[in-house]
Amino acid sequence: MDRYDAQRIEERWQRVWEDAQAFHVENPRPGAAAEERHWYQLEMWPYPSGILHMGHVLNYTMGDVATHFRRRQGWRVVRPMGYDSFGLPAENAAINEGGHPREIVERNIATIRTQMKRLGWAVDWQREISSHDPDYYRWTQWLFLKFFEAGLAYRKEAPVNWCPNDQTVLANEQVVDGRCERCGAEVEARNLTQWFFRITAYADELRRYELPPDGEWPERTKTIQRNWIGRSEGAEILFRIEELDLDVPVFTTRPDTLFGATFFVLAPEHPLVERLAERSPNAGDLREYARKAGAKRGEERAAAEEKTGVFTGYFATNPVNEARIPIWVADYVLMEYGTGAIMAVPAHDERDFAFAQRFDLPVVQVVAPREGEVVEGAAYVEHTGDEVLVGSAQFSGMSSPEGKRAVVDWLAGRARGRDAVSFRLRDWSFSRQRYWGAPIPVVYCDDCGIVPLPYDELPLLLPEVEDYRPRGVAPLASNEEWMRVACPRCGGDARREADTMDTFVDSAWYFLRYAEPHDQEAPFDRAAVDYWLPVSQYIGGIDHATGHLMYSRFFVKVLNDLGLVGIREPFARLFHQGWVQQGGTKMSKSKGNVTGPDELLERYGADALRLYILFLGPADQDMEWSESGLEGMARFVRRLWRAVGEVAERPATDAPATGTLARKAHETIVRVSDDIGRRFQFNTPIAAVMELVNELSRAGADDPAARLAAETAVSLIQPYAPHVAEELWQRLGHERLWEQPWPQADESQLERGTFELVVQVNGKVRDRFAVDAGLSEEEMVARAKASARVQAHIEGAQVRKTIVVPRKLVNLVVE
RNA sequence: GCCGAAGUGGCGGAACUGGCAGACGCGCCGGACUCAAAAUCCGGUUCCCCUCGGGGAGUGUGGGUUCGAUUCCCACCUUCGGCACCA
Repeated sequence: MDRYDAQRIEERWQRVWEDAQAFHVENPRPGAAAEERHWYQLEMWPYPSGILHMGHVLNYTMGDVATHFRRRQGWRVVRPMGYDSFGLPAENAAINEGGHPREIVERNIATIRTQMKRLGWAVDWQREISSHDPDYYRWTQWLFLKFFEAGLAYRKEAPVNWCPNDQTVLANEQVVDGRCERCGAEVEARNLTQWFFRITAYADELRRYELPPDGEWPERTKTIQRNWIGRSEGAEILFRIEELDLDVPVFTTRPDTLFGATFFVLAPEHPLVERLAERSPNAGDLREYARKAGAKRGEERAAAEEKTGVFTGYFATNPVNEARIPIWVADYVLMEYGTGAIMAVPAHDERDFAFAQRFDLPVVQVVAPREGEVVEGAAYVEHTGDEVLVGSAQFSGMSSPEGKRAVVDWLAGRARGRDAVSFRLRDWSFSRQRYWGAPIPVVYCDDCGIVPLPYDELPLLLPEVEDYRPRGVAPLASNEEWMRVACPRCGGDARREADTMDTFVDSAWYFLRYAEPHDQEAPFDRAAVDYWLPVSQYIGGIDHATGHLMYSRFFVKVLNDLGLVGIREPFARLFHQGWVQQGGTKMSKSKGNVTGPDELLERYGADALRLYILFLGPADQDMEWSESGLEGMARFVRRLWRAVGEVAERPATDAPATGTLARKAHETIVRVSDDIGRRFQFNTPIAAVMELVNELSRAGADDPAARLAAETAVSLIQPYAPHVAEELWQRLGHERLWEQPWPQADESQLERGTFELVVQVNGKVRDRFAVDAGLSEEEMVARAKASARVQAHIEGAQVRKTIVVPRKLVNLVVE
């Protein structure tokens, strides 16, 4: 038997698959009956800001196992691949390396493609796409225009997150602990005019999951998304400012405490503040306070030790009791949430209470515990839910929930209030003052305002610029020739939008493009999308829970409402792989702690590496990368090679494959199929096949079931180690294992003639021995009591109770 | 503070529905082969006690349910993740 040579074998089969286009799958022809079961396997596409590391190896190998497994179970499986090549990650990499982003990403893509092929991943290479390709971003722009027409993309001035290092605006989702997700710089607040997607219009829907019947999302991901969206039910109530003849709405979740409102607070950014300042004796202080507060980010404000604020000199009238309460401006009220104005009820809100204490404002309790009484003096009363209203005129005596309802109804009858829901989610800011992204296809015309480009002018190509590095203004603005344009509507002078789109716009729809990736007529082919989507199994990091995964869901819901797709959710089943860590932190290029696969591929081969990364632990848990076990996995591959090779060198016989080795083979089929298929567990199947190979080695190649065991082991390990499996399969006299049906266990072979009877005394195992499988419960007890070891523990005692688990154990309970 | 996940040998982990804790692998120890080494193969490897038959303890801690708990319930500790001046 020749020596196992991973390099030679892997190179050979990769060429075979390439020549056969083994993993290419055609879309069904229009009108063809779609009887076949089909499956869309997808892992999140990589950023080509660098090349592959062990985290990628884990992710895509997992997808690969799932792909082979489904394919061989008779499913029509599409498994595409592409590159998230536009945007900040790629551009920053280019800046670091000092080249043009296009050159850098295209070089990285070429390397990644080579690495992916070297790892033997079963990808349909005819569906390869890149988001920086005009063939792709043309359609990103097309989708923007659709959103714009629908009023779902708009421009507004708003306080936004500014990264001083990357010199660009960031979405809320890209700010982590007050820092830029990409570079770690502390984010500042700036008031800028930016483009937004109206994702808040879908806030309620995004909290619901309209998954297909076989769909399944991890609960923790849904929880993260629901937390991010946030949702509070309450009421909007109008307070009147007589002096200005103006009604100001507030949002509250506690309309039952309306009688306890003792003051009123506006956020510093509230438009009304300037109007009040105009006629206020306190104008100087007011403007100064509002200006300072507006420059602080929410977190800075929250970190403040003591509440701050300024009295405006005005009063608002409480609609329920005509009380006139002072209007303050304070930065603990946020403009972005609710209406940017609140009624302050210090007795029943901790923050209002702290403010009232600080500025010596009255505290009036209007809700009391059912059994308790009204607390005398100024105090904050914790909300328990089981309370009654007090001092609230006709509402007194009602329970808290009844009070809420009754107060809102009363206000609604006088057009002073209504039910309202508030979300934490903000609209998605997606314009970036950066070069490397899809240009936003609009122009600004003095006469016509914002004018979208006509569809037939797409793609609006990203122009070349002298210097693409970020400097606070969009680099595209420096290309004057490109910026100057005739208005598509009136033909007059106009200027282009110089900002580009965020990377996450590109990735919010790429899974649709894969269905018909080279369509020149449309972003995606409706029939192909209807066939393949939603993605059957999506695999990627949980770090995208509030970003990419939410944006993609939003896009699909909008496209559905526009009649462009039939689905309401993009991803039916979602799985998060754990992080491959090095030195205790997630392996990533930006952290500089990466180990790449190239050297390991050379030393151990793709099969050993693929097996090892999945054997390291449960795929959904974080794992510390360590090379120490890889040699052991290479050992296993050689053991497989030898054990199966010895069988292959013998002529096949007609002798029936029976006995313990045959049963082990069938048991292994059951275990592996169940682990991958039902449990989506990838480490234990490897252990199961190891056991089978160990048993085959022990039994020897002349065991009557040796050939069955060898073929089964090779067939079951194929999704993990496709090259060596294919080679051995051929040596066993067969062909094209990648197309062979997944093995089926023979039920009759699983039957055991005996089983191991476990005997416990008082729940402790005292003996175990093989007995006939057909034993009745009485016989099992008799055999148990007959055991000398058991006797030693029940002698002289009385058996008070006997528990029998058929075909498993007997437990004797004694005094 | 609120919400969620996880704690098992020296290490990664297994034990799916309450029924043999530690599968499989790494590492380590011993042996075979060898002039020697590598490779390979065989045996051992949770801890403590032991007269070598075996006995006791043991899945973060403390309780509970049960004939029986890594698994279910309660409280707590630790670690990680999400949210947090969101009215």
